Amino acid sequence: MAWPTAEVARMSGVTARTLRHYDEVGLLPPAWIGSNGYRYYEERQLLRLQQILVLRELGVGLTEIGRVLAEQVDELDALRGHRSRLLAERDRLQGLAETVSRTIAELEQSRKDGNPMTSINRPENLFEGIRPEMYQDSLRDFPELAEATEQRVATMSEAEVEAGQRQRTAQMIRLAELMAAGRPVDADEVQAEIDAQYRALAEMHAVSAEEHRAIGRACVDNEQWRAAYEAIAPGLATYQRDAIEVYATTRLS
Amino acid sequence: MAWPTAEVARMSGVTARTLRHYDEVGLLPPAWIGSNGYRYYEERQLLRLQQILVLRELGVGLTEIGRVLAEQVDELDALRGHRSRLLAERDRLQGLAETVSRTIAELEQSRKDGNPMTSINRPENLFEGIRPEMYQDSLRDFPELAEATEQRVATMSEAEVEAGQRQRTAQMIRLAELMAAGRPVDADEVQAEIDAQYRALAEMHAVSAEEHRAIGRACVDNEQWRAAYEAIAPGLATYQRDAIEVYATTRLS
DNA sequence: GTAGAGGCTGCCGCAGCGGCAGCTTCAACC
DNA sequence: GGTTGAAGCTGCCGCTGCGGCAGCCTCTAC
Repeated sequence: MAWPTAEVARMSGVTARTLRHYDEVGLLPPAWIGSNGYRYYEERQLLRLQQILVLRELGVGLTEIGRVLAEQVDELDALRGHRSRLLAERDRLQGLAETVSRTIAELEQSRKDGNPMTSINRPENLFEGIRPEMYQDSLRDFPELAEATEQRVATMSEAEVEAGQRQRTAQMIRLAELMAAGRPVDADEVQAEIDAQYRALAEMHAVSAEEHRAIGRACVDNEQWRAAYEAIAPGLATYQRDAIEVYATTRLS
Repeated sequence: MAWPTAEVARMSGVTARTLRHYDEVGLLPPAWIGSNGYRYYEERQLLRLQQILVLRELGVGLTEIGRVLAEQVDELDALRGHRSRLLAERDRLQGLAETVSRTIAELEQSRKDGNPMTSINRPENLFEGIRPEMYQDSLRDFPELAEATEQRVATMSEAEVEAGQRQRTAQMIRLAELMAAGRPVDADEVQAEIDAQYRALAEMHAVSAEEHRAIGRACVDNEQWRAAYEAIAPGLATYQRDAIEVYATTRLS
């Protein structure tokens, strides 16, 4: 069974032009070409096209798609991978929708209050779910910890990774609220937050008191981390460092 | 509170270059520009940026985004709209993932059987969830019905529309299976399928026996419809038409 | 005062097609 | 066997949405 270009176009929803393009760049050569130059596709090509379109949905570039499909030995494995990435993307959109929901709630609140913007300075969370990386990058300052988290991340689905990032951001915001409320770094609530952070860390890799202090200092010294903290609230980076200092001294000695 | 470019870039995850670009094209002018030419953004701009990014996620072009944001009077309404579109997109991805799941299942089946492709010739459903329109377009041959469905569609969420399309495709496939199994068009199972189709139609707009026959003939005569049926299985278009003929004669007279 | 981060304005380039033009080919009907 | 309409083909040009320079300015901060 073989189909000409227009037929494939109708079945798949792409244009004939696109199919020609995919042939041009070598991404999807037809099964065979007639003596008249016509392109004919068979089932294998349709399957490949489906995979291409799925990857394209995910924003993968055509050349990248080519490499992925070339490397992949087992079609079933590849499809399973695509499916899980689709679901992860779905979850990401879900998270985005939640962020928008929060913005809506805030806007409704401030409309009721009458004052234009009630939020303590946290524009950062307007964008939750849009930024990725950030953490992995900066973690290089702590090699063993970086390795441990990397291994951990490898076992998690993308959705779980995203969820973890949201949790960390939420923690930072709670800390910012405590700081804004004027709580000293040795206040119980603050130390409880730090404790939660520490437990999350220790779960992946043992962390000594001294290491924990080093991480605290990195909140201020590391470019990216400090920037992330300061963007949420000015002074948050040092606040976090000092809170960790107290925690390490009083509870990890 | 005002932020310079880099700060906004870090908060939102876009690059400074992008922000400059959005200014250039008039999509997101900064709140004000310093005497030194520096761009400064305030909360309103951040909110707008969030909306821009959400729409961009949905594949809307920048100029289109500009128009949408310009027309929108109430920010809250707009945000609610974005959220629902995000959720619809999420559902679409879900549907896509399901399509991939089906392909996986089929492939696993054929791998067990040992024969390379066991599916009755139905490449069409490889792409479910990727194609839109098709039906609306061809329905123009039946003006009142077209209008009725149009009104109906307007009251449904995008997810519901998608679901409807999937259902119709599923119906077509069931019919193809009955045909492949050699059932005559007046067999009970076949007539039951047609009955389900008829009820779905009649729910939107009264359909007389003669009109129903006309729709049946359109399955063969209308370019797009016939193509859609034939792509699933050769002969399906006439099979459907004949089944409708029988149905109209025996049950609608 | 000088170092380093961050700004700015051009300008070039690239991916992923859309949309032609100009010509051939196919299938079907008369 | 001639015509007609849909579908093919091969260029080639253009657009969008930035990335990535270069070249130069400016703002803290020590």
